This record gives sequence, C-alpha cells and structure tokens, in this order.
Amino acid sequence: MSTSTREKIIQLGDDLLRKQGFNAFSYADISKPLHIKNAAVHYHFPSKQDLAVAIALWHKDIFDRFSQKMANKEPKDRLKTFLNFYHSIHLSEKVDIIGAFATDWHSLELKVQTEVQEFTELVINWLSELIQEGLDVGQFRTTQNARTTALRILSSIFASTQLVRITGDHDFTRVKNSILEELIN
Amino acid sequence: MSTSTREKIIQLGDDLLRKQGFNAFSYADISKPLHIKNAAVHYHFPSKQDLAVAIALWHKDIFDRFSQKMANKEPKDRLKTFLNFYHSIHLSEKVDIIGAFATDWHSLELKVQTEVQEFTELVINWLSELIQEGLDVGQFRTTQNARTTALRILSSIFASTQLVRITGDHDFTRVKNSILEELIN
DNA sequence: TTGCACACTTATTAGTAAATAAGTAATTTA
DNA sequence: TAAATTACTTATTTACTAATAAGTGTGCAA
Repeated sequence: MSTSTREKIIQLGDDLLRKQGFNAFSYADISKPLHIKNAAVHYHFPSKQDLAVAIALWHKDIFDRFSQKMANKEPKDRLKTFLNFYHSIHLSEKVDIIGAFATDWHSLELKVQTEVQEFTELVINWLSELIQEGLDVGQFRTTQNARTTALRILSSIFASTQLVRITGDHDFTRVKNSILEELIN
Repeated sequence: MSTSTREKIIQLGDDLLRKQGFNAFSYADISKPLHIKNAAVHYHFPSKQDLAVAIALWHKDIFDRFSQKMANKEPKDRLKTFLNFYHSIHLSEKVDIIGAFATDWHSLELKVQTEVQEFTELVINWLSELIQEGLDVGQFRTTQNARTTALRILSSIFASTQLVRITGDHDFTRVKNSILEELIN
C-alpha cells in the first residue's frame, strides 16, 4: 500500500511547517519535491489553511494511535516514551507542532485554531492522567497538581526543541533528563 | 527627546515579529502605521534580515539595562521580576522573542542567528548566576545544577507565552506560580 | 459504450513581496 | 556660501504568492 499524493502533501507540509514556519513555505515548496504541479496541491487542499487543518488532524490521529499503544504501559514508561518522541523531533531539526502553530497563531483561521486547540488538550489531558496515575501508585512525586505538572513538562519539552536550535544539542538531553529526575522517586 | 523613525521601526518590527511571526509581516505593515513610505524602511534597514539584527540588538540592550538595574536585588526578587516581565509579554498578546526567532530559525541569515544566540546566552547566564546565588544563600532548593534549572525555567516560561495562546489565560499564572513554588524554600 | 467521477495539468490572474535607482528638501559642515 | 550628508519620496522592477478556470486522460459503473 503506497502513500497517496494527499498523504505525501500532508507529510511534507508538516515537515516544512515545523522546519521553517507556516508563513515561510509556499505551495511551490510542496509541489516541486513531489513532482506535481502547484494546482494539484490546490486540488487536495484549496487553501493553505485547509492544509493546516489537515496537518492538525493528522497529528490528532497519530497521537490517538500512540496513546492507545501506550495504554497498558506503566506511567514512568509512558512518560519516557513521550520524551523520547520529542528527542526524535529535535534530532530531525524540527520543532514541536504546538509551538510551530502557536507562534503563527494570529495568521491562522478559526478552523485551524480549533483543531490545534483540540489536539493540544488531547496531549495535556493524556499527560495529566499519566501523572495522576503515577502519583497514585507512588511512582512520581510533585507538590503541584497533575495539570500544572503536565503543563510544565509539556512547555519545558516543546520549548526545548526550539531553544536548542539556538544554544545547541547538549541542552536538550539536559532538560529531558531533569524532567525525569525531578518527577521520579 | 522624541523617538526617531529608526527606533519606531525597530519597535513596531519587534511587535509584529512577536505577534505574527517574522515571515507573516511585511515592510508595508511597518510603513503604513508610521505614515512613511516603504522605501524609507529600506533606507534604515536595507533588508528584512538587517531589521531582524537590529531587533535582536535592541533586546540585548534592554536586557543589559534590566540586569544592571536588578544587580543589587536579592535572587528571589530578581526571579520574580523576570517572571512578571514575561507576564506582561503574555498580556500584550506577544510571544517571547527567543521562541519567535526559534520557530523561524531556518529562514534567518547567519548574522541574525548569531545575534539571537548571544542574546539567549546572556539571558541563560543571568538566570544561572541568579539561581546559583539563591542556592548559595539557601533561598532556593533544587537537585539540578544551576544551568539546567535556568534552562527549565526559561523554557517553561517562554513556552507558556506560546501555549496559552492555545489553551487560555489561566494556564499562564498556573505555570508562573509553579516555577516559584518549586524553587523557593 | 457511454458517461461520469477522480486526479491531475495547462494556463492565467490579481495581488503582494522585498528590493533598488533616482530624485528632493532640509540640515550640517568646511 | 558651497558642498556634502541625512532622511526621506517617487517610481519601478523582479519575483513570487495563493488561488482559480478550463481542459485532459484514466478507470470504473450503469
């Protein structure tokens, strides 16, 4: 089963969005590498905002499958896998999708913003539940409540994918390890 | 002493950069509100990258003056003022300059990247010293070293200016307070 | 076999982008 | 007071932007 053109456009769009920023890439940046014409991209996604919606939905889909696969793992391992996932984002020279959308927030239409909001809540809720569970079984320790801890972990790790573009590699591992050390008993 | 046109361009450019993103605003967005012509902006900053350099230098300048003014304050108060500064960023619907530059990193020329790197190190070093000092006088507690703690505080707080665009206001105060609670004895 | 939906291409448009050359008026300097 | 510098404007260019209309070939369905 080969990847459809539609799927290829979404994946390349996501790549460009997270490497260069939403307003830094054009339809030509998508059509050229895929050896199709500009209008073919418009056929699948009439406007750039439609493409942005599709990218957000794609991330929701990936995250759904990820959380299902992780459902039976213990909190500590779920968190580690989550952080490792961000490590791979960092290594591929991208930033996190949440931060990428956030900085360009005011150039996004409502339909995009709504999808991004839903995706973000999905992640925060998943993290919160994981942390609460870890606290309940005595695997984690924190003086904050679950959502606050979730917000701090999420912001720390997604900001790191941005920050290390500036300060360099070593700082990513530093932050990643500190999140685990601080939380795990 | 009134503000020069050059200064006005930098300030408006900074505003647009942090509200919309570097690639989302144009020279027209600057010239129109200032009631000057497009070419006048190019007179002061021949290319958009030159403007980006000037914005980065402006932030270095502001931060220098800020850290001098704070020099005799105790660590806890310096940190609080720093976090309050980010609160004002959040309230003015901007994101932090570091994150704004980071997401558009690959569309910035080397001369811009270098200035942003120097500014970022300035902030991280200032934060690290503040934390070390706080640890030395027993005002702070942490199991991590000073730079790691600095990185986590910086990433948490600047990511929050981005994240709350998506999740809403209440989460900013939540994160801000948790940073203080976690660190202060 | 006819027709119709699908996945495109060709061709074009209207608008906007950054950038520059050449000119001008006001101020400063020699 | 002549010459140069500063801070612009006018006018133009080149390139690219998202977006659309109209056409094309392929394959499936009635």
